[in-house]
Amino acid sequence: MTSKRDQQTVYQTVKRIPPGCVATYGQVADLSNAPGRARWVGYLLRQSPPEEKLPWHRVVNAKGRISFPEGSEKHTMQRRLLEEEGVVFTQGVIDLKQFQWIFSLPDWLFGPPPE
DNA sequence: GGGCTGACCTACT
DNA sequence: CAGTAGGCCAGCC
Repeated sequence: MTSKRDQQTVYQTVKRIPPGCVATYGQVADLSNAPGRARWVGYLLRQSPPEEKLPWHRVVNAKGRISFPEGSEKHTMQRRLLEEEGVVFTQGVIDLKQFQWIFSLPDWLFGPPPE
């Protein structure tokens, strides 16, 4: 299903990713109570209006790689934004072991307000 | 309704 | 570890 509420849930999840961390598309889909819809998450981020102010750059694919072709405008921008937050790229790949966001209830409850 | 596309994922070579 | 194949699901002709 594709209700507006589902979209908002995904947006909220992305907003909950703390700076200096990354999450995978599948992970976002999972946390948004939408398992198996990783591609749909990607679609939403592509469609997301700037006024939502989503930290879309903190979302990468399961291999820890940016999902844009290397050398493209978007790729370069995303990488720069992440590096500014302290995320380190080694051979163009993020070490998910080190930087992947681990969901925790305290973060969810006491983290920065999503709206 | 049918067929193609994609900011994906997993498993298997 | 790199490359491939198949599966997946929502959107858009």
